[in-house]
Amino acid sequence: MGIFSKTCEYAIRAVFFIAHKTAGQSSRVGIKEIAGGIDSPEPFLAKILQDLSRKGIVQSTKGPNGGFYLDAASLLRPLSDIVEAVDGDDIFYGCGLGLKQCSEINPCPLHNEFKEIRNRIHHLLQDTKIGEFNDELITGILSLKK
Amino acid sequence: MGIFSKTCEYAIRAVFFIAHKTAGQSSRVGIKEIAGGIDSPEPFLAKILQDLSRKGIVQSTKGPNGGFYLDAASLLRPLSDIVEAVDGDDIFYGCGLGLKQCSEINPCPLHNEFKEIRNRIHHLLQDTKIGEFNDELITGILSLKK
DNA sequence: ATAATAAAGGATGTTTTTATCTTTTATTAT
DNA sequence: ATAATAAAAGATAAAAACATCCTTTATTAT
Ligand code: FES
Ligand code: FES
Repeated sequence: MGIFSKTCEYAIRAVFFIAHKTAGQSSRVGIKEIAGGIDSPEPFLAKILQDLSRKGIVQSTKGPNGGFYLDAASLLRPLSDIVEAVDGDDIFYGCGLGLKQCSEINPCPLHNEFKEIRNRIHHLLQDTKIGEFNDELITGILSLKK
Repeated sequence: MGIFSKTCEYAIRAVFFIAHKTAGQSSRVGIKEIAGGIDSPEPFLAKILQDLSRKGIVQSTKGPNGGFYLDAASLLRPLSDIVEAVDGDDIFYGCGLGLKQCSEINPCPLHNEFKEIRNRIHHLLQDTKIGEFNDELITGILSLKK
């Protein structure tokens, strides 16, 4: 297990993939191509995107030439929106040692250091936009698979 | 889910608890008291400590006046030893987006930022010793429960 | 209108994590 | 030696995460 659940890892990679494949042109990309592009189990990813679609984080249309895409507004959203939608906000606010409440007045031993790490993760995800890496993904400098 | 698995959260809290309860005197503390002291399910924690005991991270003796304790060497070990024993080293070396290999030459979009966060977590856990918070835990400034 | 396409929805299955319970073994005190 | 204690070991169970499959609905091209 890493920082995120597997579901969330797939979700982030999939959204990055959709972003760079459909930005600009009004094109769509299908579940098969996405799953192939990010090395994820296709039916499981379908469920994840179905959920993100319901929540308005990605857009989709059915039928021929249908598929997933991102509108201009979606491309500007921060990654934290995806993480919060999938894993919740525990990673941003929860106690690192699992106490029910992270508290300043009765903290766990790692509180001070953890708070900073947590905040750094939070800021990273808030400052990173979904469409931010499109160029590097198109040129292949960055990778979403293997 | 936070940064660590629930098992690992219990493990760290339990080891801190044993440390501050038994440091100095050659006393032992039983599973019941530990579970109560860190708000964890007793039989589950028993399994976790059994595992840590096999791995030499905590010490134990059976029978009357028996229980768990930490020898001088164990008190000086870094928290990273516990995390590695329970959750493995994915959190120290794994890709934040779940790629099979974190790589400098074909990195995921978040690699550069992630690497720093990961390293910070690693250093925190390497620099923090198991016995380091005993005083603050005894005085109650720091908390391991609720 | 009809057939083809692709996501949505719903039901189900598997694996891993989290948790409990019972029996055995080691240690101590009597 | 014997009884009492407390962890170790092993078997089992519940819940959550991860994953698949089948049917339905919306869209498009013919
Ligand atoms: S109390 Fe544990 S991180 Fe704040
Ligand atoms: S490749 Fe993803 S963190 Fe290094």
